[in-house]
Amino acid sequence: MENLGLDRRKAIKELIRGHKFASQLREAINQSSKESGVGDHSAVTIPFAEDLLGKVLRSFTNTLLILDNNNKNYESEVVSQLQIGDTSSWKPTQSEDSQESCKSSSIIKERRGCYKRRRTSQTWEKESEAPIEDGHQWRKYGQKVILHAKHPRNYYRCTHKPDQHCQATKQVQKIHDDPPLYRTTYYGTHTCRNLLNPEIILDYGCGSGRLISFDNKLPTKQDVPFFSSSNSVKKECKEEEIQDHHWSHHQYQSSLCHDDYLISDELAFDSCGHLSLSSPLESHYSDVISEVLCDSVELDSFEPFK
DNA sequence: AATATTTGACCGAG
DNA sequence: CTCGGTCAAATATT
Repeated sequence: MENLGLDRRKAIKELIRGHKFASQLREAINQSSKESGVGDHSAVTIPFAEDLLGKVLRSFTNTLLILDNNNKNYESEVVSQLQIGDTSSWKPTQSEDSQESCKSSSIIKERRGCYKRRRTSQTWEKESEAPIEDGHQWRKYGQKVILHAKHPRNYYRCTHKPDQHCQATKQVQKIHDDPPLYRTTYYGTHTCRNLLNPEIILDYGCGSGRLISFDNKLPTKQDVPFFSSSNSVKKECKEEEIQDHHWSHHQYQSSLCHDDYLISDELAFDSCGHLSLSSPLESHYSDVISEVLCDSVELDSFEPFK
């Protein structure tokens, strides 16, 4: 047990180093992208490199989280050294104003609950050649044929809406299919705090698996889009398959490349690409991390055009 | 069994 | 009325 803890600590240290290097590389790329012109090759190279870097960083971070989850001893050490960058290519769209009014007067809503429109503080839009695997768990709750649109629009809400009252929703719609193109629009931000889902089993070879859980919630049977994010990718693909009957080779490849997990792409960081995790609350390390990684990053205060 | 998806009805806005 | 977002019963999946 003691050795295991030591080894883990070493591993964590190493990961922190790697994470730091990746961050530095990332910053270097940022610099060069600022200095170089607009129309040159960097327009292609940089995004690609950034994407890769983002994945590297996320991978590091995820591993750190996992390794450190049951190891509160070094938490301040880890936290203080962690810096997370992001290669988010999210572009903010209009921030729709809320309209939560729900006909206060007595209406007959006998049959169903009140259909309040979501007060969505933030809206994010992203287009991709494959349905986005963003690390969150989504539950489909509707599908609509949209006027003048070739493909139906799919509606998803956060799986943790019932238990955690998470208000995040998203809409996914295929908007083109020669080169397949999907538009995903996110509404609201996640307030749920278990991106690290309660079912990640870390088998250290000692027979019994370990559970990473932020809330001791019992594992459920649902798939966890974490290391095997292909799970939910597959799910999201499946529905398109049903609707459109052609999940092209290209799409499939893309989905295989979607190794993003855990840390949502909707993380918005400042222009320097940094978000310091240096507030080691003594209480719950994992809570702190999940907050930072997941929903915190106050999208509300995010200024895209700084 | 619990959980997720499908799908038509329902609702509010315009 | 139409349109699109949501609900929820039926159905499928695990």
